[in-house]
Amino acid sequence: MTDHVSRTPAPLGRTLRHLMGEPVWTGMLAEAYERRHSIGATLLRQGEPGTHVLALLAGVAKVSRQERNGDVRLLAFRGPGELLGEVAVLDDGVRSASVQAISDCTVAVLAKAAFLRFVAERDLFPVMVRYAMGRLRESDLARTGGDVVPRLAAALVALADLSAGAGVATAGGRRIELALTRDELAQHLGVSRNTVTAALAALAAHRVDAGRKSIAVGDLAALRRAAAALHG
Amino acid sequence: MTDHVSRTPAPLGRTLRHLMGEPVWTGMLAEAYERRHSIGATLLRQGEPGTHVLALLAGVAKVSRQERNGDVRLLAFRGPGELLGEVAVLDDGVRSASVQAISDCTVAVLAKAAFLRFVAERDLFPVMVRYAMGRLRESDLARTGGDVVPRLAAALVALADLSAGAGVATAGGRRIELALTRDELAQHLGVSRNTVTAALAALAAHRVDAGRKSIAVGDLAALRRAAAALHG
DNA sequence: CCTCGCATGTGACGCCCGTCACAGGGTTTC
DNA sequence: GAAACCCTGTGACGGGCGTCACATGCGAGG
Repeated sequence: MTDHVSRTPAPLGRTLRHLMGEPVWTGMLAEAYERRHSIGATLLRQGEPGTHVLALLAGVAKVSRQERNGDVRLLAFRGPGELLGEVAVLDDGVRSASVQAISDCTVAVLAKAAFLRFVAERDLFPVMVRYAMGRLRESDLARTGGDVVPRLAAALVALADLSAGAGVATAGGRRIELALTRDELAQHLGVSRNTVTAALAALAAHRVDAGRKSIAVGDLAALRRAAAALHG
Repeated sequence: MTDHVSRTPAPLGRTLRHLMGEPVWTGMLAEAYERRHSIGATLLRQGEPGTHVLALLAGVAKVSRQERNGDVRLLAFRGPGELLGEVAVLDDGVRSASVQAISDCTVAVLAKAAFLRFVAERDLFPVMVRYAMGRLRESDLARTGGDVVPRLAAALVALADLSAGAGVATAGGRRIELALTRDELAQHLGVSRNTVTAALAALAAHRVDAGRKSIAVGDLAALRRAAAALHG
């Protein structure tokens, strides 16, 4: 997969209401330029310095991290309206994880200086703190360790939510095009590829059909119910 | 264990240099009052509103969370110089976890309003953001899932570091008094009590000796080496 | 069109670990 | 001081899941 990128230096013609729940960001995006990445492209690379922030305008991306072991862990998925790479920018560190597009993505690129200036000028640090605290809360919640099937179901629900509006409608559900192998789902759940295969087979009863480069969810409500076994 | 508490309304006669790495906090603590909790006491209770922040001056505490399932997960340990309960205060939510003293603790209590006023007056939001980003980084790192023995070793190293200076010296190491059952260690690692017993037996070869209410680490360097198997 | 590579399905085997069970010893409570 | 409770160690048993292995089939590139 080549990192095909097309640039659109003109200001964005789009509001971004739900970015961190603050309409304020729309103004900031006027200072950014838009960039498109095709599926599979690398948006942020682990180990590089935090020179800029990305606002994900459209598409879904995966956040993964390579350990010194060599093995890879898939930490999270991100969808439209979310900020990417803000950690390294806000604490002057290097990127602790890589971000790759698992569907075609549109991002707004904000240089570190511009981002920090904007945050300072508009007194957005309290907003950033609230945002960070929310992330901490969900990060604690993410550390579950139960059966594989409900965890996989929860992951698929999350992906479906992030992809809301995208994909093509099917009988009673939607099919989403996502570049996610069984291996990557396995890395996300902390299990083996084999187990994911089995779990997906089990979820077929809940009208989940995972193809090679796409996932179809026939009955999202049923899937949510299957995932609900997680936190009781 | 009764929540025996003795109050010391007088200002603290102690600096707190390492709290979040900022000497600035010393001033804030002048507005706080000091409180002592005996081992086992509950400092913060899950579900209550975030009315105040605690600065942990001395001692070690455990952060645990009860799921709707009923089962308990031990999320983290905190030591001297760390802030407790800042999440609920900064995002106006309820406490998402409980905090209990696993050794005798001294904390400084800061009312929410005073804390927020202080943060605003001294422009500490950037500091809080950096702090939150650091927490996010380590939170991602915490999600390992390898063998039990190195994970237990890492947990014990963390506890030893938090207890630095406390405990009584033994031959080549230190013995720390900590109210931690095998069950709780198991909840922390996401395994069963049985497995913890086996792992502790395995670590006895590395001069770890866990008693009923204390843990002795004979050779911290060796333990660090055992824990190093985690991230390669 | 053919070939190579990669992702996937499927099975066998084995081990780690969860669960259940019981015994012993320390701690608390009356 | 005695009893009840909790924490702990230890063993047996079973199952879920990792690992290894191989067959298949889609896709990419020549």
